[in-house]
Amino acid sequence: MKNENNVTIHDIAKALNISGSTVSRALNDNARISEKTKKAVKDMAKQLGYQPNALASNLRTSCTNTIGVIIPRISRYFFSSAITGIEEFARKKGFNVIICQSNDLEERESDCVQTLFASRVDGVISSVALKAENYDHYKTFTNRNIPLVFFDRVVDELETSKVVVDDFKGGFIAAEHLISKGCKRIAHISGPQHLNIYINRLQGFLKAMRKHHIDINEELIIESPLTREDGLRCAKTLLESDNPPDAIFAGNDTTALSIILYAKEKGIKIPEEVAVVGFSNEPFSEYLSPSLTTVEQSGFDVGTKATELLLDIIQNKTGNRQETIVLPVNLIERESSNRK
Amino acid sequence: MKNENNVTIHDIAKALNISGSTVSRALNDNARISEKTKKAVKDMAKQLGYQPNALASNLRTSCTNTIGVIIPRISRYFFSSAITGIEEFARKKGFNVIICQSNDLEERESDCVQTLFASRVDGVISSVALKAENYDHYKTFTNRNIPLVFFDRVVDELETSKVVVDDFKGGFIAAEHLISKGCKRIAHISGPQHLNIYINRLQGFLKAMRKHHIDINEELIIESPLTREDGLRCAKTLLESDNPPDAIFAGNDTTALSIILYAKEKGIKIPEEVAVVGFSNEPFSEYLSPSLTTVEQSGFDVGTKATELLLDIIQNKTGNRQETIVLPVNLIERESSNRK
DNA sequence: AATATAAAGACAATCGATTGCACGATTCAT
DNA sequence: ATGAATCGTGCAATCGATTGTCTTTATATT
Repeated sequence: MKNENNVTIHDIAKALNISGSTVSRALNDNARISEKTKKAVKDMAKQLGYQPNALASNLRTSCTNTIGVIIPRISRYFFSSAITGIEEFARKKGFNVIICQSNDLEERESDCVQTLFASRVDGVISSVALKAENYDHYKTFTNRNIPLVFFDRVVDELETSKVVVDDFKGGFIAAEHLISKGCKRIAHISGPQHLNIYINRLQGFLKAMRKHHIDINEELIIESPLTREDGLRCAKTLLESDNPPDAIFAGNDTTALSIILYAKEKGIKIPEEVAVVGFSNEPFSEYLSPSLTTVEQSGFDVGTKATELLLDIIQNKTGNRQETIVLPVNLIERESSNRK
Repeated sequence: MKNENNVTIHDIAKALNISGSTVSRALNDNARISEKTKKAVKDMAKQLGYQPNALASNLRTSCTNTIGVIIPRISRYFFSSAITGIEEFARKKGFNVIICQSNDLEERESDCVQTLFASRVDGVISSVALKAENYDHYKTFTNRNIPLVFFDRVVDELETSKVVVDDFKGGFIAAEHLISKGCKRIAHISGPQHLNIYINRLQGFLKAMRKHHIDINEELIIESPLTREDGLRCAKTLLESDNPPDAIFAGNDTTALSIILYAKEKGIKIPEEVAVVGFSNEPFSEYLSPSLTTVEQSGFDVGTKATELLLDIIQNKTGNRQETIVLPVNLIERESSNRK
């Protein structure tokens, strides 16, 4: 029963008394081979239980039909859904996916690049590490013309194609929503300003404020790494000040979570005393109490789109396109901002 | 600047005026090569920017240094942490990881097997799909002597090594905890009974009940696919009966979540009227209100252990070991069961 | 000094599929 | 009917690293 896996094209060739090259061409539907021969070859392949040896093919063609993915951490819902999108699309097109996690560390990200390069992936999809400030390691790919597509966390410095959600609009609708609820002193906890997504969320926020002629108080706009811990620090800073805000738009749901937990602990009422809006629609946001109003972004769609773009570049050799695709976001209204 | 990637061992050989085989052996630290030559080769390799071509090596050795992983869905926290453990360990040992999702569907699982087989992975780690009832597709691996390790969702039918958490003990301590809180009518929502984990959780539960001489009421033990939707059905069945339970031990956190949401909606007080315990310690369980008492299982540890086992089998050719490793669980007490 | 032995490295085949080029056979045009 | 064009297929090199076997050189033994 076992060890049947040594069937090669030459076994098929021998069985049919033709040459290996003809078998290879027949299996690849090469136009130079007659239909009759093709059929004979394919039938025999099936009969012998032939399984093509991807390794040999890869070596010869130097294509691995594999794409690499670099993400900060797989356990964040947004990223795991992106992976799902990437995987599904790639697999449908006959590509494998190798995933590496940077853990938001520059050094690890650099390792990921090396690993993927050594695996000779045909292309790479990446979302940069929060703590990376230098992106030279990505040159390993660009120097060798290995297509690269970034998603979500992108940086202008890297001149490649990108897929992002409409963070500007997300910031805008979040702020406008709070304004419509009658909030006047609206704070924003923004993320690292070397990443476009946080710049854009902030700019969208500011635009809404200006549109509605709300004073922009610099003290109410703070920058944070947006971790669970730092969220507590921000919550404390904002909520214990002499003149606390009546609304907070957090740069992500994790930070919004920290605020809600802190407010609960201190007996500050949400949304009555302070309304809260997050960003991402992480699964937990629905189950919090109060449940969290947030800006939904589909990781699945972003992943799918990024893969579509990447495979197009790989297959059509479109070269370095530098296209930027922006996907829609929408506001999910829940209890944390629901005041009359 | 580009196209420097065509440095092969033969270029190194030529530069040093030695043969390719010597270069190959030197780079692999073969004992037949003198230290002096080794050093010269390695220095020259660095100088020329040599990057080994894994494809060629793979073809010759028919080892890909890649392991495959089949999981139901990456977006569930338990599985994404398992992946993190797998990845981390594998990478440290120089292995790549290819991930496939079965979406809990038998057909998809079968596809995953084919994909991984075609990728010629050196070994596979899997957690079976909930809706799979036939496991013949796994024979693709066992027939070809490709090592296979299962984790978490394992089935007796498959005779391979396995890594699981102590589900029996988990069921036991969950039940005993509820008993210690004075609960008398304790219900259990169990999962599909063809999977060991659910059988074991149930058996642990029963053992605790017997130990403390609590009547086991068959009506209070129900089987469920443990989805969000079916959780609502179970909640309704149990909580709207004439004689509702005063505690529910849910087979997973998702189902516990459904119960909490249902109870909230109906104004049933948790834990006063009904105490709830879940299983897994999904991240959201901490943020629910009331926060959820649950049995913690470390996906990371399970993944790490499974990988350790698999790589050991791959590297030491230990053959089909059929070892089963059981990792500890522990109870995390929170509000949902906290009654006096 | 002559032979035995070990050490260091070279040669060439190999893994399995792909592909440029060559070749024979058939068809077509004139 | 003859040369040209077309079609179908085979030959052999190739991708780059690995490895069994052979050869050369150095060292040891008596």
